[in-house]
Amino acid sequence: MDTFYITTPLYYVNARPHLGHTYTTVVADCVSRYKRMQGCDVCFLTGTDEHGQNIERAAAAQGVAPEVMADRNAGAYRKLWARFGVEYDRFIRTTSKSHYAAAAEVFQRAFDNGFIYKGEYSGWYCIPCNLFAPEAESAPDCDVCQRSTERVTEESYFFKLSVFQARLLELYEKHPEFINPPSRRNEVIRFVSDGLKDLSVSRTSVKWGIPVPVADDHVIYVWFDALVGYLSGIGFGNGKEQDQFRKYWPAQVQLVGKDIIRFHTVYWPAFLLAAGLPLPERVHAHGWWLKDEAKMSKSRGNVINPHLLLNHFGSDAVRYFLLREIPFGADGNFSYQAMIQRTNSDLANDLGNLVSRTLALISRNFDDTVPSPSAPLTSLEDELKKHALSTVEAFQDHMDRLAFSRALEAVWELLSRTNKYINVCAPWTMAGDEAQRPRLATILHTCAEVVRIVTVLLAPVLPASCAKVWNQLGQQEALSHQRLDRLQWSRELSGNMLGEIRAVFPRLDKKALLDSLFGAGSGGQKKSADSRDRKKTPAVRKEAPQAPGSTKSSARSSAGADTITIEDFVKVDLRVGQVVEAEKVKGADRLLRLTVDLGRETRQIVAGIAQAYPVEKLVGRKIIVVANLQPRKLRGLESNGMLLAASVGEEDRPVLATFLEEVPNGARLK
RNA sequence: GGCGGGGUAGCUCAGUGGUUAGAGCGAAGGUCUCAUAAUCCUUAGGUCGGGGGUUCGAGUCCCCCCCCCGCUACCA
Repeated sequence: MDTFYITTPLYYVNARPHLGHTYTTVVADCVSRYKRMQGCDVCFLTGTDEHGQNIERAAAAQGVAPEVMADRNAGAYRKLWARFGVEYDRFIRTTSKSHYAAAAEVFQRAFDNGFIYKGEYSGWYCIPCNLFAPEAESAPDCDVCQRSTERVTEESYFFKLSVFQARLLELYEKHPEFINPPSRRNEVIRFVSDGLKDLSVSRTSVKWGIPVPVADDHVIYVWFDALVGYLSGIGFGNGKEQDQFRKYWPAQVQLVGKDIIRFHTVYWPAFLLAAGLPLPERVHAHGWWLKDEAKMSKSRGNVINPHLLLNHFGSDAVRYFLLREIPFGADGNFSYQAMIQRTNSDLANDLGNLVSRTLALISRNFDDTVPSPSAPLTSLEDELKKHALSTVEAFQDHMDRLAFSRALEAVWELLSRTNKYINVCAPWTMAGDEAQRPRLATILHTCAEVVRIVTVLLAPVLPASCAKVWNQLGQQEALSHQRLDRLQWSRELSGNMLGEIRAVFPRLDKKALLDSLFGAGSGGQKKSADSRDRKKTPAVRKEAPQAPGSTKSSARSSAGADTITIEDFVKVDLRVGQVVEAEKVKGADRLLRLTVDLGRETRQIVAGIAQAYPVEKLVGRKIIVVANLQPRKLRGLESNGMLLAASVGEEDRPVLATFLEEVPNGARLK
């Protein structure tokens, strides 16, 4: 029997689960149910990543031990997965004893193989991301999250990532399927091609972690620790379960969000190679769910609470929406409107209603017993049957490629044809006519058979609802034991006594639901409706720090003309500054590091004007500075603002803006 | 700035150079009445981002430009 090992990331327990976690986990659950129904021996692992300075600090801030916080949030994940009907086989916590042993062993193996050495590290470290930033003279912002970094100096063990460049590139080349979707693959290839630096894989400044086996005053780098969870979760490093590990590793699919693709396609395979372990077959990065076209975040206040969704829609409708709404891999926009729309039109109207009308007709005409097809099949039945079988094929083709939305589209095409079939045949006109009874039996059996096939296909996506339909069809054997890969047109329903018929996919009252979600009379749905203007309005830039909704009005006000309002303009804080110091930035042709006196404060600004202005011509000079620009680092140096210059000629030579009269430093321009 | 991916009906998207550019959803009208005010049928007048070019013929190939997204960078 084929084995199939699929993983979600181990979620970091510094926060409660959100829609993004839910998405990955639901996808993994759907795939594992699907593979089980193909007869595979499936292992589905999820879990929590519980170490690191970030947890240490968050726990301290709440006045609790890290263990307490980890327990609390790990519990929150498990509860949510239970509510979503997620059936994982393993839930690994990186604080578990067996994981400690595994992490230490992988580290030891890499060490023994000469891929880990002792050195000293001094650098700028982003605690939330657990990442070092490139070297710089003053604290740069984190590449990943833009938050500020802190100086950390410590003895450290380094992983020789640099020696894996060629092997990784060869891996991507020989196994194009290793990184999905292909656009991510290209990004990773470029990143690796640009060269890899050795990676610090231990910390002495952190206590909350797994001791390094060769030096117990060090703790293993939290990403190294967490990634090993994919191995420890199935028994690696645990004598009793070695056979489980050998059975399931390497994984067939590792699902990740696009933000952690690098850890999983660069560091992770390198760690495995260093430890002499096989590599996973496929890492698949998916996109983010956006709300109102913006990334969900607490600060924006546009986070979707999965529990709220469950309360209003139920687990299957949410599962369906997540899998159907967007192609797997792309970002998607979440809106309650779309959620309601999908639920009503797809689940209630197309699927639920087909089930209802089929069962009701059988119940009424054949006394709750599924009839046998007693009249010869016509071309109508032949076509429908043929289409049903090709749908079974198409569904699996798409599912195997993780193209969930396509797989579901194929099923809905079949549902649509079946609804047409009933209308054309109009079985209700035959009721009570003995002569037409065999024909009626055939029609209703055909409909029921399509319902049976569809129910089996959709079981991985809509497990709870399909189980209900299955019972209503009078089926005895468990739905989850059905084999998708052996799904045939059959007569197995004939003679079945129907179960109690109840609507499985109820229609939602859109207005009432939106009112209860947003409060009566609110414009809750207006927000989601602005996706309509997506192409016409300037997109919300991620650095635009406005609340959702306000972007709309400002965008509108400028629509139709290349003008901005005075309100837009006053957002820009222009100040008179005076250059106090200027020096060339090492290793950069065009950059100068300037110290600028802005009256109340002195700032460091990095500007690309070295080729136009020698240092000595700048000191003492008055310039105009954009004072409230987001800080950013250039060549490792933080630049706090931007100076204004005209861009002249083909080569865009900068010419500084200045004043002809005396102006005090710090004066505002308006 | 570099590299990559995109810009097609109100929305989400399909569209191997070739007849009047398609689907689903939404909207409008109609039909049926078995069914969850569901089904089914009809209706979309879209400069296929803009401009050149190749071709008998281009959404589909080439060039230029604009805009969006991602990665990346020595960004006025």
